[in-house]
Amino acid sequence: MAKDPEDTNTVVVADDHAIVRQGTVQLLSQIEGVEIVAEADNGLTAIAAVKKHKPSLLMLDAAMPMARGIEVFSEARRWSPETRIILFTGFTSLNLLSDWLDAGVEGLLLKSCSPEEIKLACTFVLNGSMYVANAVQDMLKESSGEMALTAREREVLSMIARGNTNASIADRLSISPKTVEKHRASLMTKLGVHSVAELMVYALKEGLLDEHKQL
Amino acid sequence: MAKDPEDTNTVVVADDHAIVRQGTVQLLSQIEGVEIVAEADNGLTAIAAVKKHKPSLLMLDAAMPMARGIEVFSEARRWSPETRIILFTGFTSLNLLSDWLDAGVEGLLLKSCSPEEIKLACTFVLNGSMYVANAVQDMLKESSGEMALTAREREVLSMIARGNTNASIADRLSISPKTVEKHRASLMTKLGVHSVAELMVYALKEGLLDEHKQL
DNA sequence: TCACTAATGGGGTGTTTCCCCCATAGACAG
DNA sequence: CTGTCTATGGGGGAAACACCCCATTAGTGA
Repeated sequence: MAKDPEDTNTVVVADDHAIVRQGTVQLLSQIEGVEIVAEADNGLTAIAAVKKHKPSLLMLDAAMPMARGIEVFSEARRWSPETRIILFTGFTSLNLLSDWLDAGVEGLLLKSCSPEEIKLACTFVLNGSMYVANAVQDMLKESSGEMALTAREREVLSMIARGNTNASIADRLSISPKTVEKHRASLMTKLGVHSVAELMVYALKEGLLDEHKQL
Repeated sequence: MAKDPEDTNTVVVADDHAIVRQGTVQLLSQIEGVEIVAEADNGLTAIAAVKKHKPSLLMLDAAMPMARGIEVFSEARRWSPETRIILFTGFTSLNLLSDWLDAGVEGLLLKSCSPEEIKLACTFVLNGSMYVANAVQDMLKESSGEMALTAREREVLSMIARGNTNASIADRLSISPKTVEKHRASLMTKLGVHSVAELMVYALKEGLLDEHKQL
């Protein structure tokens, strides 16, 4: 829990874009009782800052050098479980956003949110509530229960993206090439495409590939 | 030309992220003689603002809704040729950046640039110089003269990404399937990949596809 | 002019994918 | 306990692709 219920709320702002940090810091400072105790411009310093300050709130950008957002997230949780975390991302892929919700962030904001909504979200989260940006809620409602790839399908997808053939994927997963073929077919059906090229375009846009996702 | 050489420099800030706009406005206001005359949160209002104010400087984000950066750029040039334009982007693909330089922007800044560099760049550009972020200059130096796809290759690449087969590409371009095959081979050789999947991953990351590029 | 490259076109061969058909075992929900 | 879903496996055939060889034309720059 945050140190003093109504007194000071300490905040760490992590974003690799100085201009965004500046805007965020300025904005959050307007909330009463908020004190920015540290800023971080990459994943590692973000983790270090959380470890050191154990802030009430971590304002976290998903895409940072040195350590990806998800790594910062789990390290922050580990070293400071009391710290509430708002993900503040410019990436609007539904898959990524639901992944973050599943991961258990207390807040989910888009870079395109209005300053008012950002302040509101911080207030909410600092008071123990959860806040998901309206835009995100709308997106989730719209396409709820569309596809949802299985774990195996994602695995195959990422190996396809690395240039593996069905045969070599089958080899590495120790399954039959026929099964790989089946997974590939399911992927294309689910995503509504008919070629590897389209498959990749869709997968990359939607952040379905671990290595490229802004998580 | 800007209205008064040493007097006031009018600036329009275009970025769909309110937090970035806020940070930018605050930063630029610190430069003496700078007056922010308008902000825009999408491409169309950006164009309208330039048309109306004919500012000394347009601070332009590449990725905006309604009209892409390149469209805003050309419209701005058309309606206010005197306006100097700084591209301020979070996208760091070399291909995109050189495209912008070719297009003729007066300044090229990354979102990750320090506030100091951003101020410096604005001052330079407002004084009639050109400014390219150090980070970008380094990137350009590093990989100067690497690949460079031909126009035809790009064309074929984008059709592959849309799911076209060699045959249908040949049809649309009115060339032989064999020639398409040759272009495809050249693409893969140049990009150092061996499958359509890798080709797409590379192409999308590098912004080689018109439809997906953040230009 | 000579060399280089882009763009065009082709032959041939083997690999890979795409799309049908089919089945079984386990898990989980109603 | 009876579906449904996931993951597994397979046959077969048509289409597409990858990779090797080759050549001609036009344009560019040394």
